[in-house]
Amino acid sequence: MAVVVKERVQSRKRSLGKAKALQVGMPAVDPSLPVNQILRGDCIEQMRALPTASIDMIFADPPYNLQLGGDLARPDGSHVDAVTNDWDKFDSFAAYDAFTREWLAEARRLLKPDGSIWVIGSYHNIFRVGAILQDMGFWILNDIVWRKANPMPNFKGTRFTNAHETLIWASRSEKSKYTFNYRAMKTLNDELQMRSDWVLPICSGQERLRNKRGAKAHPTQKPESLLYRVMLATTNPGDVVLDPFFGTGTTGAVAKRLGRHWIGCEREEGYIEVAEERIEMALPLDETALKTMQSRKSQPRVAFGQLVESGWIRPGAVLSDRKGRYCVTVRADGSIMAGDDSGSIHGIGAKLQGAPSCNGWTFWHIEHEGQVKQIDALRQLYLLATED
Amino acid sequence: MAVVVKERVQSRKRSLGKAKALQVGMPAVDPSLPVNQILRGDCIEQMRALPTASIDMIFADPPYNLQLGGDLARPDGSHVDAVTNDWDKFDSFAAYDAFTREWLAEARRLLKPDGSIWVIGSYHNIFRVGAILQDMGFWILNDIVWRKANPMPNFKGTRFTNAHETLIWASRSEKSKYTFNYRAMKTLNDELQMRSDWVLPICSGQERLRNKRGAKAHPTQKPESLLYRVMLATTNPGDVVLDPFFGTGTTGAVAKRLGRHWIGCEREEGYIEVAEERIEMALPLDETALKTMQSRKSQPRVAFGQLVESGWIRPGAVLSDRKGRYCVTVRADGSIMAGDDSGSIHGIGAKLQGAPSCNGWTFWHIEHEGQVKQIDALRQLYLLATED
DNA sequence: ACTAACGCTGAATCACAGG
DNA sequence: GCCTGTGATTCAGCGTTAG
Repeated sequence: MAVVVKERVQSRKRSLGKAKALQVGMPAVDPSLPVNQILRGDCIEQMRALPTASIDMIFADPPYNLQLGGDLARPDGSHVDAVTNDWDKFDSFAAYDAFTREWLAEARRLLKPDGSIWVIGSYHNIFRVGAILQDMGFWILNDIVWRKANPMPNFKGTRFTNAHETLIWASRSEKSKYTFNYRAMKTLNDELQMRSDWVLPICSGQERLRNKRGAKAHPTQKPESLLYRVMLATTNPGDVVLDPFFGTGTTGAVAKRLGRHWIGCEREEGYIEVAEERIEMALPLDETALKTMQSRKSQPRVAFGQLVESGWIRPGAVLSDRKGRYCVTVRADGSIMAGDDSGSIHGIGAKLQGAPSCNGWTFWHIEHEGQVKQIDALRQLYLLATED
Repeated sequence: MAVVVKERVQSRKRSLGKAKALQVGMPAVDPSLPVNQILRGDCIEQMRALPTASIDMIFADPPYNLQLGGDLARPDGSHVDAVTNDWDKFDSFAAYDAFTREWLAEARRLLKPDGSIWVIGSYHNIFRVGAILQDMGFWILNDIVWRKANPMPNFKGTRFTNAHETLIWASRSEKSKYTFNYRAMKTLNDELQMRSDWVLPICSGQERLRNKRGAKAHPTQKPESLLYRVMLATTNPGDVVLDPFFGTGTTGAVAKRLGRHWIGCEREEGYIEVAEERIEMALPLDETALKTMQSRKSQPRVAFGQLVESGWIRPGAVLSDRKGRYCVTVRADGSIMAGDDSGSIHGIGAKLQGAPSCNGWTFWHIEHEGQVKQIDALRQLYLLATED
């Protein structure tokens, strides 16, 4: 194993010291995991050395197998700096597929049963990756389009401007209870559901890492905003995120900021140096800023009967639906009565409407302080009053 | 062969009479082609009866293999009318792949050497289609994202809203000198290169074909605007366009309007009837119609969360109103926190003032480069920095 | 006649804990 | 495993009805 244990512990302590969020109420991380480190060498070998079912989320930005032709020049004659690195060269689709199956097999072994994986790519490779993911039993949850706000134009005018890349988000299996922070995403998008198309600028300006000569440190550095949204949406603080193609460490930098643990694999020493310095500089958010909007699902449950027994709703009170079509009476045990029929706020609501189900909390209304309100509003007041 | 020659000739004459574009300077069409007709029956059998290397462009909207679970209800209890047709049922990915290879093999035989093919799909099938296209020697030119202006929401809040579909555009081979009307696309897009992401509304309202009972005639009818752009971009007037999964004939209707020949394959008699009547009614293009099809440039909407994830506003930053009466803290998901209360910039602004609503963009201020500014000013800067 | 409110719907792999 | 009860969850556009 390529990991020096002393380094690992130091690294983890340092990270914990800065990211307070990791100290309180976080699930324990498998102590044998080399967390918050870059594992040097081939990602498949490095992954083989990690324990099974130990990773919460994998973000992978594999080689795209671009198959570029000759040099490309802009209309003004200047040269386009293309991806010509050796790591992007494969002999055939079959060779690329074999490589993909190999690293995905290890990824699958490392994921916890409820874990999920993200893979980003372009039309050169993403169809192969997607089909292989499905063949291996991963369950695709969404394909996400990163719509680039400022893509490179098509200089020759021979095709449509290639203005997007595709991300696939898949759980380990169809049965996985994957993490999706629905409320956080909705909040991030001004109270509208987050869609499958994301408009984000490419990585440029200050954010783009450069060497001393001003050349870009990595040809395909991803913007932090992209990783930020991915991680905020599909991980929790304290989770372990693995990036098998770490490059200059965008995944690590964002994980540190967001209070997630990270592990990166990278074989090019030049990238590793840049990544380590970069992540060292990254500042973790404090616990308050890290908090996100929680979905109602995770709030403590309140039974309707509690409102009755604690006096917020009086037995005998009358509930009605929004339009006053149905009226029911509240009984002492928290059941409601409609004619001869009685049952829960949900069951009776469903029965009266002839619907398969009904959320009684939002269906039924009551007069409270001169106003007709959803009984859900009283539940909120009850929660506020009984908190702590 | 399922074609009655007399019908074919009549049909073609009628079409030529209406579409003037076909009369002048058009290349001759293979006279053995059953042009401007619907071929009844299984598309693979019908395609086998057509001559090799006779088709300029193929547009295919194959079954997506959706694999839906049980019933789905909206939050208001109403039922979602899903695609449950037999034609979308496959036993396995392998069965779907075999079907795909079979129809694509015929498609490939029919295409002229410089011809191209479009296939539309969703994440359920498009990765398999793309990989098979590559394996068969097609050469992918672009993947195009149809960003739906008005997609169906994710009712249960379990994933990102599935707001797009993907089209693959591929030439018959790497060497093909395919058709791409660069100028037409640039004009259609207000003198900017046409990008690989297209914002178009789904097919609804008057355009959506319905039976006498008001039910939709086809569960997955595509908008004409989509076919319009596809055909305008990658065919010339007088070209022959084949659609192996013709359905209610959107491809035929748009081809007729744009002065292209068309051939459709369809096995469901119900769809054929609707399609024939529809295409009969379609009028070759006049200028007014053209105008309404032009790209509607949508206002870029910026969510407060975008400023946070892209680093314009740091989580933990403090916002205040103009007079400094209220102070709030920004959290990682773009929500803001005032004491124990948290919510959107608009909601919290309204709540603190006791107002029914509040424009958070102009209400909240932040210090930026030594000055206190409305956060709306940062939004303007963000827009400037990220605009195309 | 004009506006507001309401109803309907679209290629969707759409819950989960507890017994 | 299955079954049952609780209760969480929607956006834009079009057409019709109410005011």
